[in-house]
Amino acid sequence: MEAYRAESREIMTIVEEFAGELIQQVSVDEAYMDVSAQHQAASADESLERALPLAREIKHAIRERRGLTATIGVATNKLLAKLASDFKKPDGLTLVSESEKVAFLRPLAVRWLHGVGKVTEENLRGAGIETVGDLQDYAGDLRALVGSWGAELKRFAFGDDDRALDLGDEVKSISSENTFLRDTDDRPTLRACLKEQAEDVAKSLAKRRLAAHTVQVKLRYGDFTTLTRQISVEEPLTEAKEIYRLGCWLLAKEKLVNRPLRLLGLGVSGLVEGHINQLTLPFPR
DNA sequence: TCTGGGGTCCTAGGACCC
DNA sequence: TCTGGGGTCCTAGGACCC
Repeated sequence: MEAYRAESREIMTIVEEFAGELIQQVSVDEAYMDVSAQHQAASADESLERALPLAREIKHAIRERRGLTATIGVATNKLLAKLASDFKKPDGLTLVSESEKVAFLRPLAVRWLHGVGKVTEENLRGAGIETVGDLQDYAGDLRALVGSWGAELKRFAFGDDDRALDLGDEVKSISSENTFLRDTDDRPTLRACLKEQAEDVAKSLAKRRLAAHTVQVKLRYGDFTTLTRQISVEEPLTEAKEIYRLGCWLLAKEKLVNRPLRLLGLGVSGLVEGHINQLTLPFPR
């Protein structure tokens, strides 16, 4: 995994060289870049056309310097750019123009849209909606099918997406989990596991100079039943020791380890800027 | 498909307060 | 002592993404 991350950094450096600062890295192998400022033209479609040479240069540079292929989608927003890049996968370069976006989307299955997973796909199918075109034509209220997300989903269906680039790398939670080779309720094993996870989490917090108000444990039993328990504390935590202790407490409180576990996880959220272990005032004499 | 790991966001229910 | 109604916070679970 570390090798992947290292390669990822190399490639992102190349991308930055060409695209500038406005880059949102989504995962090890995916990023959005906003190059609209460098390619302004009279119409949106013209601007997109102007960005094509840059996309080719980036692909070329990655191949030359890293020996890898890259797939790029060019469009006016994140939703369409992602769809465009998914459209032709190894070594692709696809442009979805503003004038053709609605027609481009029509034949696609709803599952292609960002945010539509298995459950939402089924819900939509129940209302006779299978393709993005069906979604465009649907006259009913989507909120009945997908809740508060209805309005945004409708906009997605027409290729409209105003989600901004998320440039900050602020995280909301940090966690670590392990699936056991064999389900276990052996206390020493579980304690050792939790302890290691607490150290991972604390290390990750320290790296980002963060502290956490909330500790959460996650358990999965042999039948895949999964549950979580969390506790919030007033004084933000940074130490592995404290995170471990609260994790143990959460497990013990309801005697959750009443049968063998398949998975055990430990995480923190409610993150705030970490304070560097300050001394408590007044100083003792 | 008998299911890995690390995340984000949304929803619903309950506790608590006024 | 029981009762309303509304707001906020916390917790737990689930859908989804990469």
